[in-house]
Amino acid sequence: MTLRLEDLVGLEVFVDTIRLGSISAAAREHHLSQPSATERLRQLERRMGVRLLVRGPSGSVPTTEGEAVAGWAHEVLAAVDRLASGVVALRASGTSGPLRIMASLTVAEYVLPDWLHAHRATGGAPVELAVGNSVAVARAVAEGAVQLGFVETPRRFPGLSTASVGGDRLTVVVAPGHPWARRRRPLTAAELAAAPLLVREAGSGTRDAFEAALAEVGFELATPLAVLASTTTLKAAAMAGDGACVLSELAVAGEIATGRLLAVPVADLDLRREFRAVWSAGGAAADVQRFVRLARQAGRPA
Amino acid sequence: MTLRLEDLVGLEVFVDTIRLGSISAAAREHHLSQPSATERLRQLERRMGVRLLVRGPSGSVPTTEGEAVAGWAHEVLAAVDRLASGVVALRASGTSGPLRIMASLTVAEYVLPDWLHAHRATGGAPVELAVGNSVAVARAVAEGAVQLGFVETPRRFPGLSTASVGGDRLTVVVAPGHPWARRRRPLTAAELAAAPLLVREAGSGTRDAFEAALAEVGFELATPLAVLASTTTLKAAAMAGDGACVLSELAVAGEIATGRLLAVPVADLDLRREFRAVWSAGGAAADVQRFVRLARQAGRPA
DNA sequence: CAGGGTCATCGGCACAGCCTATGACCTGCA
DNA sequence: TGCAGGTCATAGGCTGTGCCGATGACCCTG
Repeated sequence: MTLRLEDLVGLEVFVDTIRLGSISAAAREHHLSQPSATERLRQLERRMGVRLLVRGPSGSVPTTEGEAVAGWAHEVLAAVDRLASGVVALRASGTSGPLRIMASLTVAEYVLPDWLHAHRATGGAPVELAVGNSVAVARAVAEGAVQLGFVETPRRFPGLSTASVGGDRLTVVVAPGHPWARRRRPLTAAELAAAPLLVREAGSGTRDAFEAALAEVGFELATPLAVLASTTTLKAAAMAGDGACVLSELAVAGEIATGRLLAVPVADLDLRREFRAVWSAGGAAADVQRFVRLARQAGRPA
Repeated sequence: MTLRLEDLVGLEVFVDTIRLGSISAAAREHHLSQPSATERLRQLERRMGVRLLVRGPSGSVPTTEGEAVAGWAHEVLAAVDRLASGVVALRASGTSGPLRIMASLTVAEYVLPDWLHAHRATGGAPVELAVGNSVAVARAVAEGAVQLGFVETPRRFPGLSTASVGGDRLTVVVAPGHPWARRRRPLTAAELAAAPLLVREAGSGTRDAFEAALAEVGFELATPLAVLASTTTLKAAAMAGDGACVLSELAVAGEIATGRLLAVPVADLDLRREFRAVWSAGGAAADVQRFVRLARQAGRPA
């Protein structure tokens, strides 16, 4: 029996209980009655089979197990926050979206939620977000359907102003057990092109960028080991040891940090990729400028 | 109105619907009736205010917005998985825990869930986990209360065998707006020691390690800017621009990758820290050896 | 010893969410 | 053309979860 997301109602109450020091206070924070909060916590403990809090007449403090759970819970809630930021922006808020943005999928998935969060936190106007590939983004900006776009193509677009807002680097990753994990020398482009890899479907931004980098030095992608539909599926396959795959470093930073995946250096291939903001050359409204500035600031110097 | 965790019931059904191509299939996977699954998805769309799926007579496929949401959802579910792995191990499964492990908090929080996941995935026996600081871990191992421990101290323990299982590096991180973000030269230990920092409470493994590293070169920590109870609180404060803090790179890898936090190099201070497995010198049972091997393998070469 | 804080317990109620049954629609095959 | 097997949507009815309010026990402080 494994723990599902629906068993985790009450996780927010739990971390807030720790933060505030009492169940009652957390209940108030969540617009719940105190008995309800107590009940949620009881449920949580029952489903986990772990005592999380020691309840005293002057508040509640976590057990040591509770502290560990709280740590993991914070990660969950942070992920939920990013999802929520994205969704709020994605929501078709009627037709009155004061700032309409469109972004390519990699940007939307990995960096935009943080920008949106920062934007809202600093009192920015509501944002309406759409998603599409780089070509669609450029067209939407050109047509005025959106005021600001984010693309992951080096290509220039006539009639549009652009600014670099950071970027990423594609990395070759393998599971710790993979032969490449023990290599001493970096891979060459030739080896990489010849190897069967786990890749996204053709047309995906990440795959396009990878093929372009290979083409730059005169190579072509070999027959893939498998073609998978999503970044996450790819990661899972790689971690299961099924093979090597090429993904944005943003997608695998956590896995690399903890050693679930290993990055294999590549010698003679430039896998950096730039993210660019694009807007109508006619001039940018104040809030567009503001958002671009925010994104540029957050984009690491790389 | 922001999205809460309790609104996300149905997120698993959603990603499985995409994976399997139909709502019915996802419903079967989750032991739900098809109408219930449909209802959960409707709820999800209603609460998000976004159309996620296009339903057809031969299955359902995500909209472009749905793909973005699915990406964020995968991150959430991955975090839930790590929490679940940890909790399963934490669960007091009676007294019959075949393999009893105790770990310090940093290890338990950031790397152990992955090891547990790998352990279970490769058919390992059930694990019972306890948490405590390094001293408590060593004592528990020495007393035979647990068979295997993980500590984050360089100290040696008489009568116990140890093995390195990777490690981490403490890093100084600041928000992008912080003065240190614009520095060209690395910080010196003197500067770092003199600056008011955001730190954990005394006794925390991370703070101890930091103070030890400073002491190594003859410095002492200045009066802290604030003392906060948890890693996450610390990160939040740093991201809000309240100041600089010192944390495990494992805790901030994601934030650094996306630019929410910047790592400030430090010149003359060795902030590496080793994680060690410890077990009774009398000899390790087969499953203890197995787990240590797994952890060593997953630990990155650093 | 009162007052303000904690948490636990009980009883009652409402509604959320589940299931079964059915129907509409499309596709593929005979 | 018609049947079979798949999709999803809708309706109706029931169960049980999860909420609240009230109350009580307990502890600390003044």
